[in-house]
Amino acid sequence: MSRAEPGGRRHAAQQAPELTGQAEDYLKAIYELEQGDAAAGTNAVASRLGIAAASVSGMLQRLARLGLVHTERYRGTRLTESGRAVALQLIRRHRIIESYLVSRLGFAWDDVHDEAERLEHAASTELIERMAHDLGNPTADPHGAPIPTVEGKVDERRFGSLASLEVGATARVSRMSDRDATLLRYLAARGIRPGASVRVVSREAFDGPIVVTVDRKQRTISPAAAANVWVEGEAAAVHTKRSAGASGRSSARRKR
Amino acid sequence: MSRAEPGGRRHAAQQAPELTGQAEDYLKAIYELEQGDAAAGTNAVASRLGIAAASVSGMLQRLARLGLVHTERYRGTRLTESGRAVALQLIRRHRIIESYLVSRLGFAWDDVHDEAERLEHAASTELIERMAHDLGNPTADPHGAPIPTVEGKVDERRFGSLASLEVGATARVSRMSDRDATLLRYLAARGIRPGASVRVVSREAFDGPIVVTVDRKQRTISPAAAANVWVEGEAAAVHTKRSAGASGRSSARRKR
DNA sequence: AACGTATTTTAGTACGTACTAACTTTTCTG
DNA sequence: CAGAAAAGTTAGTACGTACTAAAATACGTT
Repeated sequence: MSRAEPGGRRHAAQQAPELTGQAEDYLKAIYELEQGDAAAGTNAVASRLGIAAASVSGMLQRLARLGLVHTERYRGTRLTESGRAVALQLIRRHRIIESYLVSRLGFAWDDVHDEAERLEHAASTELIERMAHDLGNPTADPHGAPIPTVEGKVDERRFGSLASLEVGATARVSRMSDRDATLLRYLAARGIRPGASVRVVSREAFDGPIVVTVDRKQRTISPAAAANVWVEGEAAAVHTKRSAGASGRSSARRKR
Repeated sequence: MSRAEPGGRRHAAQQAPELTGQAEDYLKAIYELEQGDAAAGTNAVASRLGIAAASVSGMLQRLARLGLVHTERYRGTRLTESGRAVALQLIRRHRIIESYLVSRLGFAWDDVHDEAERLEHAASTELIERMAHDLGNPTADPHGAPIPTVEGKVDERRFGSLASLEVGATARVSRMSDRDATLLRYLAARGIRPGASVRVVSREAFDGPIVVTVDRKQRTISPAAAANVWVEGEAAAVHTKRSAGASGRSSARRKR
């Protein structure tokens, strides 16, 4: 969108920095890429947003000027408190919109991500809160992702992925990535949805298919798909395998 | 919004010109300003959009290049067939969104215009059609404005304004401008809403207040407000008074 | 027809955002 | 530790969109 919005003069009001939609997207991407102590890398941000790394460098400087991120040259970027607040509100919007579209307008759960991605920048706080209220203030979206509160609190527990469960382990599906509709349909076809109970029956060598029991039915799942499913439960073993930033190969270059 | 969207290369596909939100706004403004044979003037477009006339000149050239408008230098602008189609779809979106917000999310009718103004650019066709379906495919929005169909048909009858009714005349309120919340509250407070039945009891000289009976109760209305209320009915006399373009002094310069 | 006013366009500038190409810094690996 | 690969930055450009100031055109009036 961006109306020109003459970058310079912004009323020094505490909050309300009048961000463009793009800027918000950067903040959200950084939020999702930062983990614990690791700052978000420029390339990771670029590939998540589907734009060139050089473009990201530029925007990060702007965001730094606005006090929304801290950047250490060549070293990575992390959100400041106020950047984090913006990101969390955007995520709140996104997840409430997804929930609303599924519950009230009959959208399929694999079909709401893109819609929410656009609406989250256009919806007013009033609209979001009305939707939330109408839904009974849900705490998780249709993919199991926790919804930040108005005050910016969110459940930040990290779960292990289904791909890293040991053979024999049992767990409950907590959430899954919502960024790829094909993946969601693949998972739905196998009964994998938030709340489902899974048990790993066997795994093939060389990253072969994983055989699991899902709510008592036996199913085969590719490790790539399983890597995007997070589970919690008794025996969620860890074997992390550093796949940071690689969840969902969404480096699909923007349309152009 | 505008992602850069490198203006040049657009797949020559029949439709789907991938317009920016701003461009859509121009088309809508031109649609609303054109009447019959009169082309929309640059200044009128500028003041409706709250931007400088010079900026409009530039954009109109771009829209002309895209085949969405015809411009005759120094003479005015009108939509081409495809520009008109875009405008009508945008208006459909706007009015369905307004209807939905009022009927399903409890918004006040004077509070939906700005929200719709933003959402109309972000909502997918699928979302709009789901909303429309959920509402039972309404044909008018909460302010009485007709909703264009998916095929781009719309009731284009022009009604006389309440301000131009003769003393003694009776009419039914058909619609009113939705662009000014204060106006809408003013009208609502006087019982003026689509479908209400009005009779002009008397009018003061020098553009003084108009006394009307609204659904049997007697009320006073300022001529400026009455000019933004359109009525149909037996004795809707004409006395047109050329107020074209002046409905709602919305030249409020954009926030900056 | 001539003048003044209103309308519209051009010229020049700014900013957000993106791109490619070339360069720099960091990190990995032999 | 040296060289290569990976990651990140700068430089230069483009485009959409807006602005102000100045010039051009149209129109209404005497």
